[in-house]
Amino acid sequence: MTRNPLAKSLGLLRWMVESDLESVGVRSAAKALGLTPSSTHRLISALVEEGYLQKEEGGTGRYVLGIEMMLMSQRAASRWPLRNIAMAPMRAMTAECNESAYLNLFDPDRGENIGIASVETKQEVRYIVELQKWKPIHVGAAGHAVMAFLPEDERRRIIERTGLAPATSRSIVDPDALNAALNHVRSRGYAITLGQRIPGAIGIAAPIFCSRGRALGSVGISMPEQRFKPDMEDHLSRILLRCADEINARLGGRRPLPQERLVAAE
Amino acid sequence: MTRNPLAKSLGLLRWMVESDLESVGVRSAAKALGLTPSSTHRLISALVEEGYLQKEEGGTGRYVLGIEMMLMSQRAASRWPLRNIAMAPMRAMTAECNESAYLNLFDPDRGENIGIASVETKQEVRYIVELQKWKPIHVGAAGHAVMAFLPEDERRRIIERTGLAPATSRSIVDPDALNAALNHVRSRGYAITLGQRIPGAIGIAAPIFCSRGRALGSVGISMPEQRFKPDMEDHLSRILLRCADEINARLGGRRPLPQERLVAAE
DNA sequence: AACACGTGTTCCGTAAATTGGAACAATAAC
DNA sequence: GTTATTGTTCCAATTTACGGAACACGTGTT
Repeated sequence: MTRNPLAKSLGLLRWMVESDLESVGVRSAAKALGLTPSSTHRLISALVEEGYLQKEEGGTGRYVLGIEMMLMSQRAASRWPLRNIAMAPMRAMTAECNESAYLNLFDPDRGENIGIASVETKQEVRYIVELQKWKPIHVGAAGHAVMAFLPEDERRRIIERTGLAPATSRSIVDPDALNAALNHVRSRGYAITLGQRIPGAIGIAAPIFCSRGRALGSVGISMPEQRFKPDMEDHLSRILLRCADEINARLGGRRPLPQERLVAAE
Repeated sequence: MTRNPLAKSLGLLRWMVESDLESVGVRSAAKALGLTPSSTHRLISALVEEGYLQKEEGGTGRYVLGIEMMLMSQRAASRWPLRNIAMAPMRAMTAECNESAYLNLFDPDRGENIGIASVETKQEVRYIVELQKWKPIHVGAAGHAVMAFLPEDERRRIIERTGLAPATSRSIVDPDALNAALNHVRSRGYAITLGQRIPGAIGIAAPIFCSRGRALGSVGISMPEQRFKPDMEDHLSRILLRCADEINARLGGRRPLPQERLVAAE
């Protein structure tokens, strides 16, 4: 195994953060990361030395996240502009339509979306947004809203990579049909899908852009199918686009012009 | 220069998080961290490869925090037990006495406190708590509350290391006087100081403990000297100790018995 | 236009840290 | 008592990072 120690140590930190364990042992961490116990022990010791990990209280040999990790994380999380900016408009949107709102971020390298924030409605039957989980963008409104504004080659690459594997019986599996749907999304400014990714769930989503007009992610509304009536689309899309516009304005983002050539990631 | 890529990369990340710069350049980061541009460039490239940094949008060669860093930070910050537990009792305390509350954490290695949370009163004249900044513990209530419950040798080491350098004219500079004051704090369960660290500020603080009875930090109240009357101490200390007790109870912490031998860090 | 300056980036021989297998000590399980 | 399993240490072979110098590119100045 010839990976650089940097990737290993950051992988270790990330694994400790993401696993739901209160504390971790050297050998279990080694097994989870595919490392040898001796290497893992040295990595952990180095991280303890820096204060990012510390020995668990009580004389067990196990380790927990340290004070430096907590301080850095708190600061980094609070300085995340997108999330801070998006929360207020999302709360306003949920207050207005009484349905759950969510914010997804697109990672060009993975070609996938990840949920980073949500505001849930208080209705008893509601769509629960799964955060911190990577999701394909070729199915569902949150993905289509982003995919419709990607350059041609990126769109094609995602179609090839996923093979348009369906998530439900309603997922679009034909490339031409998907491209037609995406072009419609692009001209309209938002995507709406019915049970394409999760059976029984309606999704409406609009993209968030950076200053160069690239889609960074999307905000959306999701609700159970029973509560949705076709004549609601007009109202929902209006408040959704207002929410997206506000986020874009405060983020310095810009919706690309219809004929504008879409720009690649970087 | 000791060769330690792990420390360097984490130092780079921390520096990027803590500096208030939107984006950083290779050479400026190198200068700030005392590294050569080539090393810094290699470090940054490796972090970009892992997704913890990314190139800034717009073709400038500069770098910003990446999506992996944001996701990990958000998750790590949200599962910090102490901060989450402490916020509610602190808000209740501020609501009751109408003065600012703060939470400090003690780092045994540094021998210093750092503010990690605060609830500010809405009064026009108020004590503003400086967060994310290391502060000595030999002056001020927040420090005394912790120092009073440290083992004898740790207490002595801090006295030696700081030399009891005064922060104001009211700081205690005599070791015997400090030890007497700390023993009083320990028997009473809370510390109260008048302008020892910041002129014109009154501080009252009580320690937070881990399950082994070690002081992890302290909660406190701070207010301008003009507003404080000696007969308020009784009321303030009661609500402060109730707040600390609640945090300790929910954290699983335990106040050591008076004759109990205090336990070392780690 | 020509120049000087700063930037990010690449190259490469040298020097030093990482690696992983094995063995050790201490604890927990049976 | 015995058996796993844990954290930890050791060491030579390997792999990596190091940093000075040079490159390519853009910007502002002369």
